[in-house]
Amino acid sequence: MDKRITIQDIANLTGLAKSTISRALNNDSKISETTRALVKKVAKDNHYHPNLVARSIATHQSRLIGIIIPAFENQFFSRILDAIQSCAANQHYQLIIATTNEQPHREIQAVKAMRNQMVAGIIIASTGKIQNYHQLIGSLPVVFIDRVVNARESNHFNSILVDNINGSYNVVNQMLANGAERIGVIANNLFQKKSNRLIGYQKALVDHNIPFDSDIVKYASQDGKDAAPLASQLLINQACDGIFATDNTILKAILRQLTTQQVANLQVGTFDDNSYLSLIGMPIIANQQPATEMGIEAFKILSNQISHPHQPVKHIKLKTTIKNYT
Amino acid sequence: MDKRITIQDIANLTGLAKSTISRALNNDSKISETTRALVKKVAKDNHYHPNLVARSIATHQSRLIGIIIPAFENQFFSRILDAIQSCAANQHYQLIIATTNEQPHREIQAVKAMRNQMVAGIIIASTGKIQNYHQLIGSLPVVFIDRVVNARESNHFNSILVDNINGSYNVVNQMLANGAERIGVIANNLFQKKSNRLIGYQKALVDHNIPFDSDIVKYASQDGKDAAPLASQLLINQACDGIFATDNTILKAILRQLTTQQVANLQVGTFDDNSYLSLIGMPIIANQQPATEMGIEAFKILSNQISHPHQPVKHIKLKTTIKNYT
DNA sequence: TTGAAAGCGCTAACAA
DNA sequence: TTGTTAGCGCTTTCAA
Repeated sequence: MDKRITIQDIANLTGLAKSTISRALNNDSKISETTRALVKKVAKDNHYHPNLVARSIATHQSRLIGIIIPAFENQFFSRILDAIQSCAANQHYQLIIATTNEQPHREIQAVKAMRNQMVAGIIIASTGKIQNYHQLIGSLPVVFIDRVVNARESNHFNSILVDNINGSYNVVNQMLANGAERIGVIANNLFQKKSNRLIGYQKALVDHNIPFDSDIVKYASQDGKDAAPLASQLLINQACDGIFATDNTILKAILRQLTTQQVANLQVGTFDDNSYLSLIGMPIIANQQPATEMGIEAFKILSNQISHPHQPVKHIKLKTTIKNYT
Repeated sequence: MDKRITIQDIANLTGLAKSTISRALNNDSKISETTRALVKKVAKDNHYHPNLVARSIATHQSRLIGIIIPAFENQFFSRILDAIQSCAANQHYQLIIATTNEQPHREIQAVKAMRNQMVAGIIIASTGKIQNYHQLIGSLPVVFIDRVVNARESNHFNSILVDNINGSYNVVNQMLANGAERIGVIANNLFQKKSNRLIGYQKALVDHNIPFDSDIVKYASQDGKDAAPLASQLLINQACDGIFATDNTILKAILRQLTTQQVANLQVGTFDDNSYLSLIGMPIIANQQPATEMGIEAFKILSNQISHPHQPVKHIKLKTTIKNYT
């Protein structure tokens, strides 16, 4: 039960050669049906399971896919992971997953570790702060999700992004249509994609002939800790009748602030959807990100590139959908 | 940049033997400081990175740890994963993670795949429906978290569990102390641990001299889809003034029901904490599970067992803490 | 302190 | 169709 049986053991058991066993087990074409059946039976009876590490060293391939995300405790990425895992399991890929906590050095370390483990490819939600990804990746198949690599290299790598401009435009647009006239923003300025969300905000203002006022665009730190007082400022000092949060963490801070500070007729909009929003009992306009679709697409592109190395680079941009909570 | 450099290349470069390179790089004791320095410099200059797969096949060891959970989209397990990942990264372990969606056959498949990948050990939140885990695991180090293996084998494997009886007791106890007199339950009857949560409920009733009424203990399906109408029944037909949810999914369904059905002075209690509860604006008594601690402990026990194989089996039971949301 | 050689479990030419 | 042999990149005896 404990000592693993090898291909050699089966060879001894059957009197055949190692290579014959290997071929029979791998459904190689040139092998007689009888020996194939015999080998498979003996293998099964003796609980043989191939040592994937040995196979990997022999073939220079692996059924291992690396995934790098900021953190597990983030519903958006959780949903992406669930989607990828389903696809991967179907095709007998296993997943090596690492997190960065938005720290570039951990991202680099993770990529290196995965390469050393001979993964077949990597899916990365980058911190966006790596200078020379080409050098890090070499010719390893890779798909960037949600975050772009960096401005210089983004064209050279597969990517699956969300249309941030359009998404935030739609949210703000609806807030304005609902009657909001002065919409403040609390943004996270760490990532470039966040500025795209600001662009969408501005576009919506333009379409409604509302002048842009930089005084009501506030920047919160990444963990959203300081978003609450900023929300308070927007509501009291700036008399905003709407607040747009560029991500989940910020929204949560704003909502927490609003539990202590009631405001009538306030429009709340947010990028990022979250299932608990239906329980808040407050009207919120949210952007549902196609997380599952992103995961599926990422896996599809990656596995395709693994089997056919010289694919042209693919850039996919997915649309969000508006969801109204009441 | 692309062709990986091997230990043999460094041997050629320096004129030393392969084995010497290996020893120098692995800080073997019997090697002169000068050659060690030389080898390391050449290795670094040429961007040498060890092929972990080759090392693994040679040493019959690996720095890979397997983790099996029900799903990624579950805050409790997300927090456990984040904790494990931090510990693992510190000790240069990589994580292979698989999900089961509560399907036993996927759990079995995952364990087998991980064994074939020569993981050093596995951390498992089991579906709890595997008959013969001993056969599946062999002598591989393993730690079960949150869920017990099965009644028969649970003593033979390391486990880190939450004190479900005590936790639910505390919640219900507080609900009663707050004045509730008829507390209905919506439980998930799939897992044994859930029944422990019912036991805690009953213990609290006993302590308050309240007779147990099986009519107000309802069972919801695993996805919680039917919990909403059950909640409605408890409130209307059964005139409950309190509802206790045995898990997160069920709580969410109840809360959703309560948004359409206002009830004055209702006590709501739940196992499982969730950060959004502070935003609901409803008094809720929750049980905070020590997810981070569980992750840290699980990793600690596992890595200890990996380096010292013949440890006695450990069973850890962690306490939850009550959190009042308003 | 270093080198030579064997071997981990598997696959893949090349022969037979 | 099957067997023989070499080799993947590394570690690890055993010699020198």
